[in-house]
Amino acid sequence: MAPTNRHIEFESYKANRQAIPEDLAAAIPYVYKLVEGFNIPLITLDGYEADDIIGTLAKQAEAKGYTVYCMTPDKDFGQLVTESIFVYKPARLGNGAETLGIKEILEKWEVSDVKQVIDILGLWGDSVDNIPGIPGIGEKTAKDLIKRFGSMEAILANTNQLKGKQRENLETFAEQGLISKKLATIQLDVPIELDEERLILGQPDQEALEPLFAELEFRTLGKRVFGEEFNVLTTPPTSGTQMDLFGNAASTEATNTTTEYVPPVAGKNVHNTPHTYFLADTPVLKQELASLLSKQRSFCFDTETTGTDANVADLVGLSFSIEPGTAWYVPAPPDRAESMQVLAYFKPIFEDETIEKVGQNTKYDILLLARYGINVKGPLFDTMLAHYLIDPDTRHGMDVLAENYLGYTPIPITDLIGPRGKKQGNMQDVDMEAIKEYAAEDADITLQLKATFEPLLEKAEAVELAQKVEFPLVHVLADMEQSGVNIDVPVLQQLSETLATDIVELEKTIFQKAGVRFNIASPKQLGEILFEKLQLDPKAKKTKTGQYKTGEDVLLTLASKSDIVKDILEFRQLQKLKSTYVDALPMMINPLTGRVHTSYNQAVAATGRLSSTNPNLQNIPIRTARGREVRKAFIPRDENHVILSADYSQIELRLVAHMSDDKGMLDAFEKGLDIHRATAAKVYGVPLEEVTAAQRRNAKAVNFGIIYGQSAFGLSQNLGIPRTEAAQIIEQYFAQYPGIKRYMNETINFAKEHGYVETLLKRRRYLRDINSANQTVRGFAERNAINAPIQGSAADMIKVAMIAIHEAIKKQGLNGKMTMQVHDELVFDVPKEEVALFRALAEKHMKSALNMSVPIVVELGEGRNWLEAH
DNA sequence: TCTGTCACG
DNA sequence: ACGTACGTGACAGAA
Repeated sequence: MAPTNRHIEFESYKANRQAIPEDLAAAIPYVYKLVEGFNIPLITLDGYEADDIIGTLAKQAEAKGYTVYCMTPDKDFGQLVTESIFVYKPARLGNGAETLGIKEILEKWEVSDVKQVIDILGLWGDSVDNIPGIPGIGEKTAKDLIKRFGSMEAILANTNQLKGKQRENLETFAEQGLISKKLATIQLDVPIELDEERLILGQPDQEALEPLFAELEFRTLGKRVFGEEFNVLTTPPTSGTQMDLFGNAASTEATNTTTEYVPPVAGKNVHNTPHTYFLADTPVLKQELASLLSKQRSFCFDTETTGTDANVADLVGLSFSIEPGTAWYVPAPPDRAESMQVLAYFKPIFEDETIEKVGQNTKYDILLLARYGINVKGPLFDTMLAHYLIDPDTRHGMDVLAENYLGYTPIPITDLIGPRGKKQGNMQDVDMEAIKEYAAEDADITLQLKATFEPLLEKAEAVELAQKVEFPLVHVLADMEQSGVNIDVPVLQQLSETLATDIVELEKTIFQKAGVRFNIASPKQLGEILFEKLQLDPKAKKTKTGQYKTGEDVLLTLASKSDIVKDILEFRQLQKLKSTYVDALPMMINPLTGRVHTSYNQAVAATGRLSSTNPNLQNIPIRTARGREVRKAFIPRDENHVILSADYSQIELRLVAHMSDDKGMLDAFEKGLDIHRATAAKVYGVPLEEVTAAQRRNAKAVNFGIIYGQSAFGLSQNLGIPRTEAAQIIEQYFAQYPGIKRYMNETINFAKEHGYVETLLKRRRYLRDINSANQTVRGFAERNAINAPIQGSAADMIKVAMIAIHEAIKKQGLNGKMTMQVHDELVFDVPKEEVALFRALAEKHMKSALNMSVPIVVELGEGRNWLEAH
């Protein structure tokens, strides 16, 4: 690009200009392509900036009698406004769009002539446009000075009328002020001719835009521009006849389809792999298929069902594949008993321990089949989990995997049951031919994904992690979900009533103190009450959408100003408890089992942790007295059972000690010391027994901070201490634990060199931003580099333990169940006579899951509910 | 559908 | 002047 006039006039303009952020730089070519694709006129001229081109064209258009709107958020465009030229400022965040004419500009800038906008900007500067302005002069001073003197030049000629630092600055930086004014001036003499014909908006060019949209994953925009059919597969032509398993014999029915190969076209939704899908809907065919499958060492399967909740959905059909491009679909009748008859053909192969089962999100299929009396056994290969290990930060849905790795766009489910929302169709009612294509394709693609992922898993050194941990864990989680947990509904109902009364009470008090009734749960309304009506903080911070910040940390700093604050915090707490737990949990009880069955997601947390949904059982309250009450509702199966909880003690810090090999920390754990107290003793240089409560609290915060890669700022915020003090504590910490400092440096260097970090079991997390030039972005990646191996190794450890415990329970034929996992805790529902066994079993397998150079401590507890078990 | 808030480890 | 400790999921309100 040629240097612009402005660059020539003010060379430091370019020198001072910060490098364009890399993510923005990467986006610009796409912006050009999109603008072109939409047939939006694009005018560029080497050596001139967009502002100047727009200004020049605006003036020419005005001369021709047009009314002109410059659509821009830039404030410097105010200088262009005339009777017929307006600035149209687009809506942004909380603010609506504005049309600015002469009147508005004069008001906004407090000037008598729009041209004075330039003078103000010259004084004030504009960091967005890299206009330096005059140091020490902000918006207010600039406006005052212009009101008094009228122009930059007049001010500079009369600095004798000013005094102090202001005069000094104006005199010293007079040159810079004049240059700034020049930079702020929009040039109106660009050598360009207005040609109205060239400015007419064209129609979007579908051929140009579709591949772009596909690449950028602009699904919603695609639908808006091209209609709902965008990204939706057109039905392929059908042909072919058959009768046996491979369609060899003749038949009058055209039920099997073979399509010709069509090269993949991203976003075009072309069915693009040669394939033959068969329908196995007669006893003979089903028998033959089952027999064929029974001879395989591995087969791929998928279930079609009426819903996404495996504890509720009904089976609609099954699909199988054993080689790419070939698959069978077996329909299952709506009637459950009849479905079981169909499944009877396949039960032996599913329960054959020697045959590997391949699938996408196999836990779903396993849970579903379990409800039909099939106990899926044997090794698994789950493509979703395989990809989770290959690249945990990305998405693992079958559709995206097929598109990214096979260049193939599968039939979207919406083709069969319509778009999501109110009147979604039922899988049960879909045309057999369509469902066969869809279902068989799923099994076919999944098998192909397996073939693709196997070498990738090897390359990522994750084969063992997959085969020994993630795949076997599927069976464990399926069993846990199926077991579910028992909920004491009356306890929650009682709790709900108490909460309701207290909430009403608090509400009354708050309205009284505020002097108005309002919705306390609305951050918008609450912010207005606190900061406008009550004026609790003149410097209140706002969120990016323009609302006042009302988070807990903000409110706590206001507690001394008005006691309404603590009422609000309490109101929030109770409201949260009531809506998220107390009232929600009973509604999650499965009517068939009378228990709550969470769903563990094995492929969402980038570090390797599990997550829990519907309901989330990993965030049941414990930190506050009222919240803890909820745990009393988590009760054993019956009076003959108890809840047993097994908790890793300080697992992440122990892992830090192990991985860093820091002698001091290893020693503290070796001696069985309270690690936070030991850390405080070291950091403050006092004997263990003289550590104060405050010192221990600070040390504990640092210990946690280390795990997250925090800064002095973060620590000072967290502890409410000055930054310098926080910095000192951290410095002392690293002086006392030099191994940890070294480990952290090594980890970040490893990440910078390899682009990923890994856990003890070689679970990788790629950190694409680790070498970013952007400090904020890189800082984020660096903290991830520190945290991911720690959090992830803890996840590795408990997963290994879970598999071992599950195996032992099965082997010993015990009746107790493992029911919940909360990151460092396992919860069991155990018959009283098995408690001793389970205690020993859990402790043993949790301690020995991984080979560690530091003692691992497991805390066990039992009780009539989850709270008591702690 | 997004945002703010808050529950957990 | 900014941003600032990791990983999650659910709910209410706003858009």
